[in-house]
Amino acid sequence: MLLDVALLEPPYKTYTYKIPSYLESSIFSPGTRAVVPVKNRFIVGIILKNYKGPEVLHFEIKEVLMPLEKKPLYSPAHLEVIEEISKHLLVEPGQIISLSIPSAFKSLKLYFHDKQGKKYSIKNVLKNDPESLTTFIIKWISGDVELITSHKKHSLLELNSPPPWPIRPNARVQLNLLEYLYINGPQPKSSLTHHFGKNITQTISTLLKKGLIREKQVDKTPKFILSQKFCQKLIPTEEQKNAISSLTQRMEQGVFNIALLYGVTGSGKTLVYANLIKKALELNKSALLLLPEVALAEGVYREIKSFFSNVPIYFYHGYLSPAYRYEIFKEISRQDQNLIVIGTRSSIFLPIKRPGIIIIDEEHDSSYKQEERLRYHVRDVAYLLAKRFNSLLLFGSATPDVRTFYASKNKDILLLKMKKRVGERKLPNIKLINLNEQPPKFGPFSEEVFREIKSTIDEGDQIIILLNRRGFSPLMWCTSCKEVVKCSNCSVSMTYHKKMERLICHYCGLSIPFPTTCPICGSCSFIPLDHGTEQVEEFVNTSFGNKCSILRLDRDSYKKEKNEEDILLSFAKGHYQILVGTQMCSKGHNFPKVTLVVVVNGDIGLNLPDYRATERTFQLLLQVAGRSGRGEKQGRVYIQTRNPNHYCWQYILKNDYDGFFSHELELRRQRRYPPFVKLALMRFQFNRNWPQGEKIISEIKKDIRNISSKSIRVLGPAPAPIFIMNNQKRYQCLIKAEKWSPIREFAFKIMEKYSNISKKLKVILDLDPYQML
DNA sequence: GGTAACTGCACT
DNA sequence: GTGCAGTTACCG
Repeated sequence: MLLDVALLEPPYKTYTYKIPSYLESSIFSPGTRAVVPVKNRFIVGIILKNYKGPEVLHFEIKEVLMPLEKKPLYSPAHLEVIEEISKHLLVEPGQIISLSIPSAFKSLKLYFHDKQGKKYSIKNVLKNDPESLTTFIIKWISGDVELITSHKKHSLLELNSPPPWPIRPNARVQLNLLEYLYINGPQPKSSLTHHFGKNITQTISTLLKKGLIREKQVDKTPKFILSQKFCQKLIPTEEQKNAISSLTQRMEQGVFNIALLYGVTGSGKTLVYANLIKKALELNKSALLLLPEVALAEGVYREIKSFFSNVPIYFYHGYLSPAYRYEIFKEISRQDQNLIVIGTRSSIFLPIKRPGIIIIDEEHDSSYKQEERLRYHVRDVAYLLAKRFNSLLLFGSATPDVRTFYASKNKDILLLKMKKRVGERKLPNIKLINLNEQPPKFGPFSEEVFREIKSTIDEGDQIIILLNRRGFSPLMWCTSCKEVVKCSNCSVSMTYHKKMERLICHYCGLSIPFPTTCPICGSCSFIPLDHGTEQVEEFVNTSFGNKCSILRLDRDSYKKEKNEEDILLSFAKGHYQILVGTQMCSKGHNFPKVTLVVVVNGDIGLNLPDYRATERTFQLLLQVAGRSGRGEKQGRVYIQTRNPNHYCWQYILKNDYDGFFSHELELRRQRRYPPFVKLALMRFQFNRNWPQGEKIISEIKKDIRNISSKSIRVLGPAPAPIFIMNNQKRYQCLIKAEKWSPIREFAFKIMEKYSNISKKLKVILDLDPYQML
C-alpha cells in the first residue's frame, strides 16, 4: 500500500511512501500528519491520498516513519479544496498547507511521554534507536504513551526604559540591540537572532542582567468562551428582517449560494449576521465570520458572543501566540460539535467540519488579499470552500468591490440592500476643500478646516483627522544638493520619524539616526517636505493641546504603548477629543461623539499606478466619512484636495456608490481592466549585485514573445515602480486575458523554465494583484 | 531549504 | 594535484 504525502518543508513536493508492514494501514488515513524520510533527514508531511499512479516506479520507495495523529487534521473535503487552491495558484499543496497551518504542526520537537513521566524525544528515537520506534507507536496507539508537542517559549524581549541608556558608548552591539527594540517594539528572541546573528544571545543575557531589557510573556487569551447571556434581544428593522428571511431561505435549501449584503454604514449588518449564524446552528452547521482586522474582529467577537449560549465560539487571527494558534487549530479539527469562528484572513484555513455559512464582512477590504508568501484572496478560498460544502457565502459591505457588485448585477450573486441607518440617523455632510484656492495656512489645514476644528473642540465633540502616511515627514530634502534622502537598500525616499530621531525606510525597515549628514553632499541642513501623521499630531497639539487631549493611531503608535483595540476603546470612551491616524481609524468602529472628520490629503491614493486606485480612495473616504455623525448630531466631513476635478469627488460628496460604480465600470470597460479581463502580475527579482540578472531578464523577454499565445496580452517585463527593494532588483510583467486558464498556462511555462534556473532568480506569480509597486 | 556533487580557477 | 568558492541537481 502506497501513500502520497505532501511535505510541509522544502522541497514541498508530494512524494510517495510505503506503509511499513508492521503497522496498520488504517492509522495512515488521508488528512493526518506523518513523519517521512527525505534525503538524510526527517520531515513532517500531510497524507493526501493513497497512491494511484503507475505500478512501475523508477525510484526506490522509502517507508513512512509514523503518523502524528490518531484522527485526521483535515477532512477529505478540505484536502480537495487545498488541491484546488494548489491548481489555481500554481503552488504545491504541501506549500499551501505549510503556509496556512500553525507552525507547531510542522515541528519535530515531539516527545513520547510515558506513564512514569519519562520523556523521549522523537528525533533521538529516530536517530539512535529506530528499532524501538514501533514499540513506541504501538504504545501510543493503545494509549500507554502520549505524544506531546513542545512549544518554544513564546516570550518577547522588551525595553525596560526609553533612551538614554546607561551604557558605554563604544558598546556598539548592545546599543544597536536597544535601538532596534526601541524602533521595532518588543521582539521575540528568534527575530533578534535572525537580524543580528547568533552571537546576539550573549548580548541579550548581559542586557537582561543589567536590567535594561526584560522578558514579557505573551497573551493568555482563552481559546473559547461559552457565552452566558442567551440571545440578546434586539428587534430587527424591516430591512434587516427582509435580508434575514431571504438569506435563511437560501440556507435551508442546503445548496451553494453567494450573496452580497450591500448596506450603508450603520445599517446594522452585525445583527443580520448573528441571525444567520443562529440559523446555521439550527441546521446543524457551523459558521465562520471574517473581518479585515484583529481589532474589528475582537469587537464583533464580543458582540456575537452575547447572542449565543452553549456554543463554542473561537476567536482566531495571525497575531495569537504560536501555542494558541496550535491549540485552536487542533481543537477545531477534532471538534464534532457545531461551532462559531470569528477571525481575520488566516481563519479561512481552519478545518471547520460543516461550515454552513461563511461571512466576509467589509468584503472590499484589501487586507483580505495576502501579498506575501502565499498570494491568495480570502474571497477565492471561501468560494471553493462554500462550493464544496454547499454553504452560503455572504459578502457584506457599504462600498462593495466593483467586481463583486458587477457580479451581483449579472445575477451570479444575490443582492440584498439595506439603505437606512438604524435609528434613522442621517449620513454626514461632506465638503470638498480645494487646496489650490484655499492653501494650507495652518499647518496642513486650510483656514476653513482649521476654524471648523476649533469650533468642534469648543462644542466638546470629537474629531477624527485622517492622513494616510506614517511618520513626521515622508521626504527629507537636502538644501544644498536639492535631493531627498533615499534608502540605501531600496529605490524609495526615507521617512523622518521625529520622536525616534530617525529616518526609516517603510519598505525594508532600514533606519538611521537623524540628524545626519546628506549621503550625497555631506551637508546637514534638511527641510521636511509634506506631512505625516506625527507632524499633524504635533501641529494639532501645539494649536489645541491646551484645550483638549490628542491621540495618534498608526502602526508606530500602537506597537509601543498599547494595542490598537485599547487605543480605539479609550477614544470611544471619550478620554481623548481628537484622533489623528492612518486608515486604521477609518474601519468599522462606532464613535458616537465624533461629529467632524477631516481628511488632510484626499489625493494620496489617487496617483498610485493601480487600476483600482480610485476605487480604493472612494472606499476609504466613504468609510471614514461614515465615522462621523453616529450619535445625535449631524456629522460633517471635510476633504482637502489639490485635484478637485477628479471624477470621484462628485460621488463621494453625494455618498453615491451606485453612481460611482457605473462611472468606474465604464472606464474599466474602455481600458480593459477587471471585471472585463483577468489580470495577473509576474515578478522576477534578484540581488542588485548579481551580474547575470539583466541578461536573464532580456532572455525572458524574448522567450515571452515566443511562448505567449493569442488569448493573452503580456506587458513587459519592465522595471517595477519600486525598482529596488531590499537590495533586490525587480522586473515585472502584467498579463491580461479573458479567462484565467491561458494566464495559468503561460505562467506555468515561464515558471517551469525560469524558477529553477538559479536560486538567485525569484519568480513570483500574483493572480489578481492588489499591490503593483 | 539543505546538501552532496560538480564545476572552474588560482596556486603550490 | 588541491583547496576553495560558486553553481547545479535533486530529494520518493
